[in-house]
Amino acid sequence: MPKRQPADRYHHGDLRNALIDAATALAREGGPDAVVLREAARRVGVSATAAYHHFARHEEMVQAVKYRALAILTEEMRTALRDAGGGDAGGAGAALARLRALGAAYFRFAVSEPGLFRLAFSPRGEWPTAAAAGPGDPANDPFALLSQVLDELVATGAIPAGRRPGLEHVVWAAVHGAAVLCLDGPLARFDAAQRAQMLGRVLDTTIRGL
Amino acid sequence: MPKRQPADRYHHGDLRNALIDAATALAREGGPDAVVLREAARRVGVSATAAYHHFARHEEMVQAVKYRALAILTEEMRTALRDAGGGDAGGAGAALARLRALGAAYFRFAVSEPGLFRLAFSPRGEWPTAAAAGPGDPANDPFALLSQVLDELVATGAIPAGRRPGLEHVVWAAVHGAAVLCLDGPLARFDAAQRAQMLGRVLDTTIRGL
DNA sequence: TGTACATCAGTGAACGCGCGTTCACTGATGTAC
DNA sequence: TGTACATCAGTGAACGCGCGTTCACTGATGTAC
Repeated sequence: MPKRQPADRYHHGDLRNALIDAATALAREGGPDAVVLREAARRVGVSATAAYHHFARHEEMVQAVKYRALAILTEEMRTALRDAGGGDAGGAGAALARLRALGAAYFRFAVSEPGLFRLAFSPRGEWPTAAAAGPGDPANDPFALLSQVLDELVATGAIPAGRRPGLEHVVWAAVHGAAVLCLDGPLARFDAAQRAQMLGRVLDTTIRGL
Repeated sequence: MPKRQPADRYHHGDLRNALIDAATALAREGGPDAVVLREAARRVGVSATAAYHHFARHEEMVQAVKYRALAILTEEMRTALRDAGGGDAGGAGAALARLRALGAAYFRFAVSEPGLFRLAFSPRGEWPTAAAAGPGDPANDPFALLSQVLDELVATGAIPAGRRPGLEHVVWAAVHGAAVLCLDGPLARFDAAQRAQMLGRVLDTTIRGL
């Protein structure tokens, strides 16, 4: 792994990552449209041209930031899952608690990092490998974690096995919709308490429906 | 209501609406970022400057298109509701059918008009009057229709009255999330059949959870 | 261990583009008398 | 019914901006002999 070099060197040493860092900060501050190649280069202290040694086109940089946003989201979900009670311990109750923790972490990310969240779900760029067909790369695919917890719920008998297929889409849709409505939709003026209440109701109803 | 005039007149006659029409077409084709004032003027056959007699700023035009998108969505939902069995006739079963029809119409709009749908739920512009506080203007607030059908479900006893509060947010979130995931998320590669199946599961689970 | 040289990773200047917006202006409309 | 005039709704030219991208170039690096 290349070391980060002092900024006054002619050769940066890790420019690609530095640019993605800066571009991620831009997305954080202003969402997808704020990921501007020239500004990212400016922030790193490098000419815009230099970026073209690391990205063939602007969109490649956007794509890289999208992946990074998904990786951050996934990491936060993974942490929440760990905090919510380790591995396979506990019965249906513990598994349900893990599911709630997962949903809460997802929602929290959306609300606290709206810029990154919007980019992750903007039409710009592609999603990592065929998540639609099943779990993808676990490093940046929040999907895989959800599948895993739902499998636990089936194993503990909390969910009839016949109802399992496609369930990650159902749960994901509910939580994702809640997040989007609170971010850019009609519920954008909700305060933290109202948001928490709404997420609670969404999770209650969805879990009851499983 | 001012009549649309022949295009070769010096005074257009209904330029504001013509510009919104053109801008709506742009949003339809390319989403929020495609709503470009100069291009809308060009399409109407008028100088860009002329638009400034009808919109103080570009964002006002975007806002107008956003409202129009919501109005179209609402109208399609209203139609679906009407087709699904008129007014208050029927018991809980009929009311449930209406709820499903509403969700399906919403989903169909998202998939068939992704550009307008994205604009309606983009961070640009504001939503019509305080929808968060309850039903807003019924003309462009899909929310009001949903509330109405849920009230029916409570009236027919299909939903315990104690569970009614906040329920429109829950249902809306589920359907909205399903739409967004299929549009810009990991499920963007779903074909029509897969999308329909997913929406079905989302509605099944949500209704079971009510 | 030195040295020639290919390659890699930067530079500054410039291009073309399309945008939102402003300016000074003019043609058309409608109203008061 | 005419006419003067204020107001409304257009016009074309231009500005400044920031963007993505390309060009010809140079400094630094590393490898073959």
